[in-house]
Amino acid sequence: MPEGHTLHGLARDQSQHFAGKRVRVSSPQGTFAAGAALVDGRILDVVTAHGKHLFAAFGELVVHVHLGLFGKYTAGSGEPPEPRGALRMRWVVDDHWTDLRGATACEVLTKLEVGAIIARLGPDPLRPRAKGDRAYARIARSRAPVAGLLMDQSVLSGVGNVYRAEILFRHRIPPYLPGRDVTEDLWAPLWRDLVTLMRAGLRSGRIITTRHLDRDRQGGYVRAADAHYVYRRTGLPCRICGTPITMQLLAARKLYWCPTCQT
DNA sequence: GCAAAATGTCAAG
DNA sequence: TTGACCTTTTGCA
Repeated sequence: MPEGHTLHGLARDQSQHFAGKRVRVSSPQGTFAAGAALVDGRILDVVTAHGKHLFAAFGELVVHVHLGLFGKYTAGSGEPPEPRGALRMRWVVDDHWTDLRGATACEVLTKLEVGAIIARLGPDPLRPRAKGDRAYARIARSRAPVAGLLMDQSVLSGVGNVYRAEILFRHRIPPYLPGRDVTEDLWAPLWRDLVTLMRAGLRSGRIITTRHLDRDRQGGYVRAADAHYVYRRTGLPCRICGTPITMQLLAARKLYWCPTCQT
């Protein structure tokens, strides 16, 4: 269940354990068998993430993975476990393995095709030197609610349902504010905050947006119930003003906000 | 045993 | 705007 920080973490970890090695690639479930055969036994160069997309380069061929809503990797050292369930793709090297299940996309592409995917993505707060200006240009031109624009991967990439709800709360922005009414003074700190929050998420592997963020950064334990301001807190009191948190569907996704703080 | 939910995207109408 | 799709886990009979 991934937002951008999850994918960047996977790229980092998979590069660490598999890059520079000949990887045995298989598809016990079978639906990726043809693709697996194309790269099986090749040397992995590197794994990179752009937004919520993962790219594993084996020379000119690239395994593209998008986890979607349900996709999940498991991984470990030593001998891989007996394949269970719908195991789409398995990587094995001498001392490590990783398994992929439930992904929306798992396919072999050329570098040209990868370039086309990346070209369609807005700036990713987790990529070095990413510029939020390009995202703002799109937002400032749109009548659509800012909450929807933040989830549009062609506007900016990597932000999902948790980060969008939390970032809007942290900046006290009403979710239905039209993009064109988002001022530059509103946008600049929001983008900087996204970079900060998502980097923290990459480090700890979880999304923490409340004042407990500092404790998490110092290695302290933060309860799941304390990690968010509004996400999945429908009916619970706002941590700032006590008003019950509201939930409404927007484009078939659950949108959470505080009707008092975010006006 | 079965329904519902979960940090997502695409295409049809 | 709606439905389809990917899979596992959780909660309630």
